[in-house]
Amino acid sequence: MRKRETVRRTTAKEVAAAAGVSKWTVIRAFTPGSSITDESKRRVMEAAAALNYSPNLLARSLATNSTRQVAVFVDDFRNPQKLPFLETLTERLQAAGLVAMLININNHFDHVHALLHADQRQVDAVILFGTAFRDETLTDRQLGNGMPPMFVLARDSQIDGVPAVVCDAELALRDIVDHLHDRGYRRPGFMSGAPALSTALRRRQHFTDFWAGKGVSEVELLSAEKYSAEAGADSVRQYLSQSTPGNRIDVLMCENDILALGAMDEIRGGFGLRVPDDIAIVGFDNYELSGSSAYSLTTYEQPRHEMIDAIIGMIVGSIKAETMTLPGKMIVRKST
Amino acid sequence: MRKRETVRRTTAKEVAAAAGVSKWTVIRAFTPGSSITDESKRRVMEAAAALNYSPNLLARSLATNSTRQVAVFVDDFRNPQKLPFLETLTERLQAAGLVAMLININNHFDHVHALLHADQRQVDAVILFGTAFRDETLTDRQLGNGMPPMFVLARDSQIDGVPAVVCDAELALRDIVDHLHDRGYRRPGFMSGAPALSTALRRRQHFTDFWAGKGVSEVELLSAEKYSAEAGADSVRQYLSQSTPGNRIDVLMCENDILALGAMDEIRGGFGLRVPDDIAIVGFDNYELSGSSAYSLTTYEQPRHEMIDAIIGMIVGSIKAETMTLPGKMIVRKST
DNA sequence: AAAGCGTTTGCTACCGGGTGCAAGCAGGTG
DNA sequence: CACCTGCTTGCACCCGGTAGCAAACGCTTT
Repeated sequence: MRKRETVRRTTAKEVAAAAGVSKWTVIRAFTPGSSITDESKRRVMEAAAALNYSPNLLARSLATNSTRQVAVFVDDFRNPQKLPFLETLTERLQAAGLVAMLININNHFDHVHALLHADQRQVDAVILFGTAFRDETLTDRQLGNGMPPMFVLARDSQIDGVPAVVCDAELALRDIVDHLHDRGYRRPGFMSGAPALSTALRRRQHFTDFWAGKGVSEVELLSAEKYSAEAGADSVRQYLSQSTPGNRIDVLMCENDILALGAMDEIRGGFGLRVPDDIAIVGFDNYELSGSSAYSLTTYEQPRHEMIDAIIGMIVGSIKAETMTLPGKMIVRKST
Repeated sequence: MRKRETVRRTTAKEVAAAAGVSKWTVIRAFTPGSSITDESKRRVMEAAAALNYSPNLLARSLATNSTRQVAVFVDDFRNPQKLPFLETLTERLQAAGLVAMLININNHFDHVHALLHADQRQVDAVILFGTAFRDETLTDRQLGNGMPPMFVLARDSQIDGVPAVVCDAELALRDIVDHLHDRGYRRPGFMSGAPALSTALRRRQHFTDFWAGKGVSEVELLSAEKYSAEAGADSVRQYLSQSTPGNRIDVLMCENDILALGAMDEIRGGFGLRVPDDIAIVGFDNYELSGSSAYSLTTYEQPRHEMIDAIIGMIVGSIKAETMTLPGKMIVRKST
């Protein structure tokens, strides 16, 4: 790794010498609200501009014990939904004077590693962005001293003292089931991607509960290996090939849009069935392509901006840090 | 912003006190290859484990003048292709002991801002990941003292001393045009998204050049407002509605898959035409859904892993830092 | 037992800023 | 003109590590 020796930045001391003041006066010129005369400030700023000086945030972080860096853990880059979330998240963080450290959680770099690393880098907070972890793992870590405050985004948190910001799943599934019931569907199926995740379980549970509330007690459960279009296609293929036309579900809700798009492809391309006439489809997340005329998928949109504003509010302390559940909105299209 | 005062991390000095040695011995225990007896090391490690100590990377960075942080600039989160690139990039960076600082370049936070910020944070390098910038802007900055080394990923660089890693556009377009010509297409069109970008211009130029080489001098040029499915659809709608069936292009190459998918939707859904029978379509980037049976888009895949390994090699210095052009591969599907 | 040598350990100085206190300085007051 | 008050400025010390030198140590050699 190349060090940056060759291109040393100018320091406050150098600016001080140039401006004929002490380095503390230079620092005061760059610290809003500190006591300094306009004259001194002007001279410092002039010298600073001439020398191209700007404060070293590393040194500042060390001294103030605050880096204004936030680690963002992500583990499922297959879900295109991550991208708009990352966009909004980085934008809002930057607007709040923070910056995101993007950490990829994978087999070589698990949550414990990542958390330790983030801690060593003194981040001000950690956002677990929809990552799949076993709560126990992190609870142990939590007990160690000095871990940075953690927040869970777009997933439930069962960890004590770790708040989450999620889309209201109960409301969402109620809206969805109401809609499907209104449209006359009566033989529902639900495809989940990662049955071990509490968020997944919750969505499925609400789905079956609301159908039960409408007198439909049987919900066909499909499961995909992971969250990808192929996995969704595989799962639906398996179901369709071992069921008879007369006895099939008339609507399939998938845990997210990627599964739904894959499933829809397979239903149409692989089996020659029509959507929504033979089987209707519902997804979750309103991914960009879901609105295209090729799919026109009915789905549910998470309140992205509100969720992200909430989590940043918690981080900067303007919002009391406890789990928040925000309402999203239903997007009805031609697939139902 | 909450400071981390309440949860102070243990320091080397504290561990030293617990282990009955000086703080430098503690540091040596954590510095591979430094001279220390097994016995001292064992005692230090024991004390460190008991106190849950790990070195403060912030302090280390300040002292060594190397943060092992790499700023990654991204400006177009609409392109789903960014996601797999970000995945591979973060994974490889982490494997090399580096970490990514993700910076969103937008109207409120432009390249100059971002570069200044990255510099203040003392990053070891900056990766401009496919961002659209005017070369002049950065050249000016470049002249300021002490800027971190910059590298351009997936886009050309005209800036002096700033190497780029790109997919070989000439090779790609040659392969694509060869393929289309083989298939018998003779009336090609090209849809670009951002005509101001040199990368875009280059692809279009190669496309028309290779057709010219095959005796086809007329290439219809479409342009979309931006890189999105809707923009692709809009662009093709405009073209189709003002052209007569007999006189139309028989194949449309789009600058990337997102445009291609939007265009395909509009061609089929909006105009009732068949792909590839009426108009064939080619994209660029092999985005996940492009392979789905609904689209089955012929496209070209950039050598993502190789590109990222190359840029990281340049950053850590194992590869000589000069612009590299790597070959990708053609993915032929049913849309041609 | 003293000298010689390599390893281990401690120390000073330093990275580039921030904090809180005390000295310096101005202006207003009696 | 001395005195008080309040703002500005300088200073010692600190944040938690790293670098390089010098002292201390253990061991062999003569």
